[in-house]
Amino acid sequence: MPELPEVETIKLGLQKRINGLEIKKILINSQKSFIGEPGLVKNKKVINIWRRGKVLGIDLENNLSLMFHLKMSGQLILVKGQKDPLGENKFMGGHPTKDMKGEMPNKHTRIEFLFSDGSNLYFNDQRKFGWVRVVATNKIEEESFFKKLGPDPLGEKFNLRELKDNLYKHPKTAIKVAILDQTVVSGIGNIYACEACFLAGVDPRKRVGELGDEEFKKLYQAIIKVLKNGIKYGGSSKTHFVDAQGNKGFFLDHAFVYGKDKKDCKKCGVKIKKIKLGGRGTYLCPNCQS
DNA sequence: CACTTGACCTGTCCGC
DNA sequence: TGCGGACAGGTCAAGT
Repeated sequence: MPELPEVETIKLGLQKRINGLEIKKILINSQKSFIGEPGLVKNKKVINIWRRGKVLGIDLENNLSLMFHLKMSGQLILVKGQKDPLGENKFMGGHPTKDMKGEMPNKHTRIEFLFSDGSNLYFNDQRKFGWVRVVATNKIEEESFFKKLGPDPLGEKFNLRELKDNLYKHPKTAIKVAILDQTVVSGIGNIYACEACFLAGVDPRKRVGELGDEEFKKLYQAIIKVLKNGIKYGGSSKTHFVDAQGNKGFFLDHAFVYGKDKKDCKKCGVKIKKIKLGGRGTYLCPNCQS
């Protein structure tokens, strides 16, 4: 599920709500979802929450961090305790299946964190691909996982030059497959890759080596724009995604191609086509993207 | 090196 | 209604 905008949306939701709170208890319902020693983070205060690419991090006061990757179906939902200073205890329910009414925990709740104010953070993950791990805060950059990670497209250092250099390492790869590669640029997933190619007017099947300067520039701008738009609409809720308060996101209502198979292109009226590229469903407008 | 397939899991949807 | 197959926001590893 979550790509950069979804993880960012969760981050923003958690930032104001759990910063300064202490983790009082951890319940692990799925062993494989939690990597590390839970006892090490018990009774520790949250001091910072960050995101890089699709990874969310919670820093604790003792130089340890919790790192989350939500993969396809992960959710992080905070249900406030009795105290609710922000008056935002309007839990809408993060239910991935019809038979669930949004009560927490549910049968997909893999990890539960109880905080000092009575709030509960639920890590739900239907498919169990996601994980939480305990890492030393000052060693995160050395993690093999992070070393390989390309620049975050919403980071200050991200620029056209770097994107181009990284893309050029894969001259024969289809451009959409290339921007999905997290070592090229981090945070783009299938939805936003399709949308970025559309906004840039580039056929996703076109090889990196076939792109001209103007196309690289358009793509660079499209990536930033589409991700910012994703955040603006609170992310994409195709099936699972909900933010930290359990609310859905509405980016897909504003999408041009993703999931619009056989519908008319909003720009030119031609039917949107669905193809398979790099093993993933890929949507494009045959007229707008060349 | 590029591309495909399968694996990891659970669930939905569509066609017969 | 049941059953089989394809597919789903992501990443890895292995094989061609």
